[in-house]
Amino acid sequence: MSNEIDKKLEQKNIKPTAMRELVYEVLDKNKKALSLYEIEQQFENVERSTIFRTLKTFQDKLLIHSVDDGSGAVKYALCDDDCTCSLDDLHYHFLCTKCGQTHCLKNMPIPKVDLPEGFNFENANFVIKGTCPNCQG
Amino acid sequence: MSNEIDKKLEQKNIKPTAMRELVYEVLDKNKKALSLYEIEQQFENVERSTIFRTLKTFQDKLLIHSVDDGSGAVKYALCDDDCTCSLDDLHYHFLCTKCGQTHCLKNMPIPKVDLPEGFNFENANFVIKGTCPNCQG
DNA sequence: GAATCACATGCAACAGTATTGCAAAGTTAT
DNA sequence: ATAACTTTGCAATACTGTTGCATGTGATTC
Ligand SMILES: [Mn+2]
Ligand SMILES: [Mn+2]
Ligand SMILES: [Zn+2]
Ligand SMILES: [Zn+2]
Repeated sequence: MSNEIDKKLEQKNIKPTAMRELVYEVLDKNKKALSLYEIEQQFENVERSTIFRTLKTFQDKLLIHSVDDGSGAVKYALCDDDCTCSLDDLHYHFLCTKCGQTHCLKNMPIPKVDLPEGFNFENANFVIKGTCPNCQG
Repeated sequence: MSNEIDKKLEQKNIKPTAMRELVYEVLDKNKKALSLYEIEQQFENVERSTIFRTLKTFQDKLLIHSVDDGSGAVKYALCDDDCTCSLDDLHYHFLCTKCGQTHCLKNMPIPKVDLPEGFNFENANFVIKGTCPNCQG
């Protein structure tokens, strides 16, 4: 049926199941990062823990990445096809303080940062807050 | 008694109380950002909610700022004397993945970022993760 | 095809952090 | 001293994330 989606899942070594197809679909059609709760809301009767574990699988297999935008809930977004979740794939994220939506700014890679002596860079989470295009007065 | 501390509090229009002096002292002597729980641990019998409200007051009065470093708990650190918690005072933060300590990199102001059309910069939270000077193998 | 196995799901319970209502205690003003 | 206001302590709750365990489902082996 949803052969497109199954292909995406299998590309990342994820066995396609009904649940996984559904969660993938939600992440794909919303073009922003979504929290566990927000994903749950888009279904009628789907178990939170199942979605949770689905997201965990997706993240382990590098199909999605997560952002902690400071809103209280971690949000998840699809990676690009060629993403390996390495340092080169890190990008800015934007949290709109009006509508609460979180956007991946995938074309804005985060820059190298010169740290003080003794600090070693491994990873980064750069979140910018403000108003998004939909919320301009 | 702790006239030094009282002065700091009064400078920011915070009425000095015993609790507030104690919480200030903990934040001052630890040179890093601390979570509510970490602060609580440094006392014998102090109410979490009281510390919580103390931190809220401190933050409202611009005596401290908070960092969401993705560790699960928000952390708090003293501002510099001349800090007004405006854009110019924003700085990078560093979370050590080994010891879990969070450092203010106060001499590293976060740069202006060119956002795509329609996005409006209001605030930012830039967290770098890695190993800190104390944890180098 | 039946037995076996690995994995996925559903349900319920729990953990960690943050937050609030309310009454008691303390402080300041009249 | 009384009243008004603020701070604190205690208990309860909300919210997000996480896990144990039983059940279901589909693939594999015999
Ligand atoms: Mn992203
Ligand atoms: Mn800081
Ligand atoms: Zn918005
Ligand atoms: Zn460290």
